[in-house]
Amino acid sequence: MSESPVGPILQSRYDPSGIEPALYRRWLDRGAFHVEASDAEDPYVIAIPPPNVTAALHMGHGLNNTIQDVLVRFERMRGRDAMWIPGTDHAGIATQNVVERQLQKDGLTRQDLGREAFVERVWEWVDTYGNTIIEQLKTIGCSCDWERTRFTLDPGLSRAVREVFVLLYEKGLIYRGNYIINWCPRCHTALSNEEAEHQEVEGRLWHIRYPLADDSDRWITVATTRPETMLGDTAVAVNPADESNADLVGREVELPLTGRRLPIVADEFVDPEFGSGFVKVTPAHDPNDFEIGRRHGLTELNIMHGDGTLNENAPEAYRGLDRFEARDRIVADLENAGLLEKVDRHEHAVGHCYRCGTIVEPRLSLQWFVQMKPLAEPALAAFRAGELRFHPERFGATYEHWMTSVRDWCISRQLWWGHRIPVWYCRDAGCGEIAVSREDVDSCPTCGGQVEQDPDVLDTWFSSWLWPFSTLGWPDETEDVRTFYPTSTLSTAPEILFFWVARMVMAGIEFRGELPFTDVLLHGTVRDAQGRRMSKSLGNGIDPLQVVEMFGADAMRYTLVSAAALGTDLQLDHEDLESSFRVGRNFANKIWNVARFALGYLSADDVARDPRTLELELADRWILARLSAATRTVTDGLTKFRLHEAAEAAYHFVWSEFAAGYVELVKPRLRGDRGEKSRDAAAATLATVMDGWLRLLHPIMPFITEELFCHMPGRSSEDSLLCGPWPEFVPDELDAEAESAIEALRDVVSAVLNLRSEYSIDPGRRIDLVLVDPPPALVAALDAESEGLTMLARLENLETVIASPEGEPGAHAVLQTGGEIFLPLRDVIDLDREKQRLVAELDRLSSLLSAARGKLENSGFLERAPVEVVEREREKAMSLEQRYERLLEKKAAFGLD
RNA sequence: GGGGCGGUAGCUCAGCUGGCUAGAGCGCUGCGUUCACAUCGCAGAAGUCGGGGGUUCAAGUCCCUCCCGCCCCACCA
Repeated sequence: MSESPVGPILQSRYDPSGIEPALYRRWLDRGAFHVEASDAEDPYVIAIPPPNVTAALHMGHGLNNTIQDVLVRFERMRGRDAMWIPGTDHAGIATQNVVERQLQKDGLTRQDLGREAFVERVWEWVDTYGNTIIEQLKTIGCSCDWERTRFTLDPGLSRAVREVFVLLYEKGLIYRGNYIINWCPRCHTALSNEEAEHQEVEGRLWHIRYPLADDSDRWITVATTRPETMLGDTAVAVNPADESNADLVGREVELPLTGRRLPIVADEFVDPEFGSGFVKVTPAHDPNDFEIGRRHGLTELNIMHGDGTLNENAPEAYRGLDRFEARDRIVADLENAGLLEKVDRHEHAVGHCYRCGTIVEPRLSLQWFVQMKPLAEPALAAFRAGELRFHPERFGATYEHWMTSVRDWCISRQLWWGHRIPVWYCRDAGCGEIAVSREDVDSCPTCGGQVEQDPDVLDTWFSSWLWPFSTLGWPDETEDVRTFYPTSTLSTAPEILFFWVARMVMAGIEFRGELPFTDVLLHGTVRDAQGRRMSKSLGNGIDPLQVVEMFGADAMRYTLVSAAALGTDLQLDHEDLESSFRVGRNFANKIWNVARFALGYLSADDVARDPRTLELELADRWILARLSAATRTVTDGLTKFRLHEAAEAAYHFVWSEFAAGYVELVKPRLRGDRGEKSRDAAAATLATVMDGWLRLLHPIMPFITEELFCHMPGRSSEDSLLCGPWPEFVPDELDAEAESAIEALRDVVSAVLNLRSEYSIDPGRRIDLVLVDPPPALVAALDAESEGLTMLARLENLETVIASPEGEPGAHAVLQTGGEIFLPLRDVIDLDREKQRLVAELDRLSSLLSAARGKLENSGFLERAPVEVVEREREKAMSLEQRYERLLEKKAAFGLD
């Protein structure tokens, strides 16, 4: 595509809609985001948290990816080889669910299609819709290295998954066994502990009588929150220290509704103080009971099908009933039999499937597990050694807690969409070989007989935890892996700290011997105006694409970054996008217009010249110094992941100091009112400072800054600030003299405008100003900028005197930066009004003054506070005192006592 | 049950290691449009920094305690 010449920028309203897509295309055409390993000397790498392939961009993505883009662009401008690797996650359950729902519309199930056809169908879906979110990321400006886009089910990543499975198996860290796992009866699969979300639920505690087998007049009472599981009871337990019930141990009860006999066993687990002191033991449906069962060699009786209906192990009357129907039926039957002693209300936390919200069923099941302790130990050690840093820091504690109490990870899923478990079983029961292999296995390696692959797939996170290196070609020792691993920063939402972040650390250390990243940035949650999480079901989400369309990507990015202070949530109003994103939109418009103004006065020479080689005036020195200060603040903020501070500093500099301050001051000079030399200095300064803040803002607002950068005379669309350089902070460029002079000048302007407003002086009217006893900084400013003052304060005459004119009616103000101003306005000054003003101001000063004096009279303060602090306090007191005295004189002089 | 976070202007929030007269944006009030921008400008009002106690020369900031929200983790049935 041909580079279009840069056109004029005429419109006073910034319209990003044409600019942003064109620029993005230009960047892509230049391959500006691609980094070759061979060229990367100082890589800065971010691996994107791969969004689910089913996902459409929401504000959470908008925020997270803006943050990453800001960091990547910043480091790219700083001269590093910044590489941001993008991609998507196959999201086992979520994606399978989407396609199953689609089938459902045609009245079909995945079983109707069969495994192979179903998986093919999912691939079709992925091929059609899977790129959606990738394209959306481009719209918001993400500078990912798209040539490296990966998918967790790509052949390469699949190979990594297999490699890891085999390695862990060979190391004895992967095992298969029958344990209680969290089962989702809707998704028909096992879940990990992390995938079961616990929510407080108001439930019931049913107290049920189990009669003694040999004495039906006696019974013991057990309490349960899940009465239907009684059908799977195989014992009743009591605490061995519970003396009142000691005689019962070894005897039997008859399980109601079934007639089965259950032994009474003694087990430490039972808390004699809770409930009745007896626990029904259901080893196949409760983790504690499972443990008790193993200790006592109890039968493990699974009473449910995968869909949560009761199976053949339940009495006939209940078979086929859903677990909750069965619960109601059983409770009713117990009541009829007179065995229901009482029902209490009971608050408890119940696990829900993180994908579909169904109540999870703890269920005995044959699954594959990863033993986590050996992986967690080095991951914990690395954190404790300070090699892994969280921002905000507090998440370190959360990480530490999880790592120390981590349980084994159930990795098999009874799904069809995902990485197939690389395990083959020999069909010959006599042989019993289990082959775990990197390559597909066709026949039994031991007996040569037929084999069958494990039907299950792996937890999605079993591929995600390898993301920082599987995306780079591992297990091959590629140049990419060597160059780009470890990555630098990981930015993500706190929700997936355990799912993903913690596991990536473990995998990184285990398989690459090195942490996958050094800094983890956990951003806040995007909420609506009422503070609720944004969610599909509440319909309170905001579509980032709509925001981009309405206000532009830059406006959205600026708004998000400035609203997201480190570690805090941010609120946006989905019903009023205009008010939510106004800040960013207005800022973009301000940038556009101040640039439009500047460009109207600049020539290519101005842009090319270094202002420091010219005869600079005070205002020029001032704004250059302020740019340096802003450079320091912005750089600091970005370096410390305090993005909102960087955003705010840049905003303030551009708006208040550059546009409202400098530009207003130099307008006459730019028009040539003070001669060629002065104009040149102003123009060169204007260009340099503008160039500087365009750079400072580029990571946050890449489009508008690039556009304006290319519009600067002497530049074209061939130019770009993508690769910097980033402005460097040079302490010598600060200029205390110029800064205090201009500050004094701005103080005068404010004070005059204040009085004008107080006395409702017609804005068009030019008035006289008398400056009384101006301090040196102000004198310096007046030498250079008296015209500026005259213009900004809208003055007729400006007079400087040593002593205040006596007896003349007018308005007074004492300046904070020293000196006083006097407006001789006999026609509008009302003596009473003036008196009120003076008295109010005197009051204010007097209380400040006595506070300062109080400190200085305090010997403890003088002795213990650092010298600078005391000195500062002294200066403050002196200045307050002077101002106070001056005001008092005014009051006296006017007979205003 | 364990751990964490938050309570600062009407609203949303900054205020990092204690130290200038506690800030910003929005909103509000008043005034203002030839001359980059009304998606603008100027000026202004508005805060017992959740309550109480303590440490300190000095506390929004550190400690204790209480109150009010929120979040995470947890196998007491």
